[in-house]
Amino acid sequence: MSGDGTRITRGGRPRSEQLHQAILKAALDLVLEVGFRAVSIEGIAAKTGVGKTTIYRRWPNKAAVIMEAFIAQLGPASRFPEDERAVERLRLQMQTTAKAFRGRVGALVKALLAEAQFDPELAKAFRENWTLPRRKLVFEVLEEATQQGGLRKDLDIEAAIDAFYAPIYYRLQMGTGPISEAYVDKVYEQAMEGQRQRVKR
Amino acid sequence: MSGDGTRITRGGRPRSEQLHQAILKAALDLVLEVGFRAVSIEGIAAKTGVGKTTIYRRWPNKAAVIMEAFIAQLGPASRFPEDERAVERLRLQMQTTAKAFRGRVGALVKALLAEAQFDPELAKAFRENWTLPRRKLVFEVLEEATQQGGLRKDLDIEAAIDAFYAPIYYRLQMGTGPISEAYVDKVYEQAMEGQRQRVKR
DNA sequence: TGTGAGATACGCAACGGTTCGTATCGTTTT
DNA sequence: AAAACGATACGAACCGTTGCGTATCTCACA
Repeated sequence: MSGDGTRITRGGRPRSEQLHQAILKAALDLVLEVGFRAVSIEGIAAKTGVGKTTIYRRWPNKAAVIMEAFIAQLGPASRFPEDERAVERLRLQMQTTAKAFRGRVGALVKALLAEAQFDPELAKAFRENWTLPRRKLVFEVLEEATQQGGLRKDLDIEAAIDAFYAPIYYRLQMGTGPISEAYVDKVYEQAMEGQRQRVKR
Repeated sequence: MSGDGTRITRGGRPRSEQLHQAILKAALDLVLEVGFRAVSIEGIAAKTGVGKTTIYRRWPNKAAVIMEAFIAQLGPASRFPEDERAVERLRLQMQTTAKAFRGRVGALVKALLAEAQFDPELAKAFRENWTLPRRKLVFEVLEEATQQGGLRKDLDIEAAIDAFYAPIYYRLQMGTGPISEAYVDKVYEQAMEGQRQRVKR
């Protein structure tokens, strides 16, 4: 998504890493100030105090700038909290995500995910840098939970991941209710019922 | 959302209802042809063969036009299929929604829901005309299912609705997998487990 | 170990193009 | 008489690009 972070320098003045960071920070601040839509390359340039040429040299459009800023802010996908029970780690991670969604990250995910519906490049970047890494972690924790027992043998992990996380994204976008701790626990609980080994019926 | 469908005519030439419909049709066709983003008021005007003033006189922006066109096309929220078992009606309705999501309606919902993230007016219109009416129907069917027995006594209906439908919306937007019949049945099944009366544990 | 040439980034300004939403015509319909 | 209609012009905003002169760095070569 970045313009060309790995480009080869064959002499000449190198691009300023400091500027790079300053642009990303300004972009992110702007989004949170005025909303994604109202942000323009010109605005980012003005806020950073650079010429917009400098920005266009590195990114193709504003979505790319903001996407990179978003990812850079995240750092590596946050590790799951410690707990020897895999399912409890999952629950805690759901709460962590929910808490993030109540703040800045929520606003950013909301905007980027929406924008991604209109921009295949952005959608790809979002999926690869946000969605898939996080799904992978959940996948692993669910695999471990399976080994620890209690979950059904024929577990459909992909569908299970959706059951745990889709409601959180749903509320983020629909605004049908708050993403409260109580709600997340409720989601966890009912999704977990769907994955348990059946006693009998 | 409409410009002023209920405005009072105090003499003068009345607005043409025929034009109104023609504009809505052209708007919807355009969205499906070129995508929401690429649609402009000018484009709708050109396709309809009217001046764009005529459109601006009735709607504030393109999102409003398309939203009204979308709603008009839907007609009243489709009734649930017949079946004496409430939970089976729910499952069938989920499949109906999924089928719609695989086609034109899916493309429209996806675009409108995304656009709504940037436009509070549009979000309100979407919630009131799409989301809430449909949630209400699910609410009622779940209430009936509760009376028919088998579901837990302390059922959280709002959370339950999310469990059944959020994964479908999730896949619509994330593209992590198809909204196939098998998937929907899987979602139904695991969500239903979360709502069942517990036998014991 | 210098040093100078070449390459590239930088800020700035200006450009043509597009789209938006508004305003202003004269005309048509009720 | 009043309001809708089509047509057209308009200013504003933003886009993405270009040209300019300057700044900064690398590399080749002495």
